[in-house]
Amino acid sequence: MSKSDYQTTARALLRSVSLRVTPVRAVILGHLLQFGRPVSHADLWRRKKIRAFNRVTVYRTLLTLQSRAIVHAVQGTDGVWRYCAHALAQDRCPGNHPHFVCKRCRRMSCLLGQTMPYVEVPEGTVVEAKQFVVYGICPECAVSKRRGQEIGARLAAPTHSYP
Amino acid sequence: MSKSDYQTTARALLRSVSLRVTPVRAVILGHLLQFGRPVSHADLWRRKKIRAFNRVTVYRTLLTLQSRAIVHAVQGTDGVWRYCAHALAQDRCPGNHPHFVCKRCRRMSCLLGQTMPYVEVPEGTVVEAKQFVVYGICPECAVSKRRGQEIGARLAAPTHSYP
DNA sequence: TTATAAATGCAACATAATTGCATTTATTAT
DNA sequence: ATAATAAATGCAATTATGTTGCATTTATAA
Repeated sequence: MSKSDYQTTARALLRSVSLRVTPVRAVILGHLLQFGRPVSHADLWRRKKIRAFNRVTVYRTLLTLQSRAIVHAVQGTDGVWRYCAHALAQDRCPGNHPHFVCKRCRRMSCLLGQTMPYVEVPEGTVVEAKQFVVYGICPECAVSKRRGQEIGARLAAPTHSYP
Repeated sequence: MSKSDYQTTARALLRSVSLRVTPVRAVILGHLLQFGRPVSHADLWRRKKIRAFNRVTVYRTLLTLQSRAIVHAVQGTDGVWRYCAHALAQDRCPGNHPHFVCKRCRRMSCLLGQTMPYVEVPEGTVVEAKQFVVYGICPECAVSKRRGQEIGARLAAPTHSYP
């Protein structure tokens, strides 16, 4: 899929949720679609096309896209929000699955094909959302020798984890 | 249990992991034990006894306590770390369970009696930790009329969640 | 009791994200 | 078409959370 294809899809997607098709929105949504995985504001900001806009506008645009359920947000174990684009959410948000964050490359990926686990909550509790983040080393980084600043050194719970 | 009892327990706990029993450590650990649930740096900072120390020292002390596995850290859906004290972790960290965050009172509680769900990861992935946070309204806030700034309004994933 | 190591404080910095307000741009009504 | 209205964007400043480097203090051990 070419860059202009992503733009076309982005524009169609914006129209489908009756959002004005403005340059910022088309560009940001296009990039999100191209990434195809949850990416942070910082990831987006690295792109020249996106840095052309105001930083605040980028944040606000991401909020707008979320409000129309064509983008969902998940946090990594570094506390940073990542955004993922998808077609209009139906009954259940497509982001309704566990996510994995690599402590080396900081990339987040979706753990597809599995739903959010059921969880027992005390009587009277209203559950609105669940966030399940798995933290570790992705297959690529596990075999690579490259090393840098790792994230989430502070993440102590649970120690001695397992898949 | 009285305040001084928590102090006593805190001191004993510090000694048990061969950490020097300093004022900051005893006070912070004592407060964590008293809270009995995961609390943020901000929660601790509200206490006069703790504000007597340096902010950085508080952060560093929390790291020290984590390093000896007598405190574990979990993030809420607001990206803020919360710390919970417990006896020395054995094989598996006592924080190895899902947590709940109330969007009204911002309190985090442990969802005890259930372990971290198993999750499928791609071949070659190294899993080091898992973080499962449930977001919603706690039983107390659900019946109360009081309303304030809610957290996690940005949390869009997954929409239409369920326990 | 000095040498050494650990712990604390202070100032400055980093990053992520938000707020208020002015300005621009697009849509709607006339 | 044009004015009135609403939405979108930009800019500056601010907040919140957390970290780093370095000097100073305090505790432990030789």
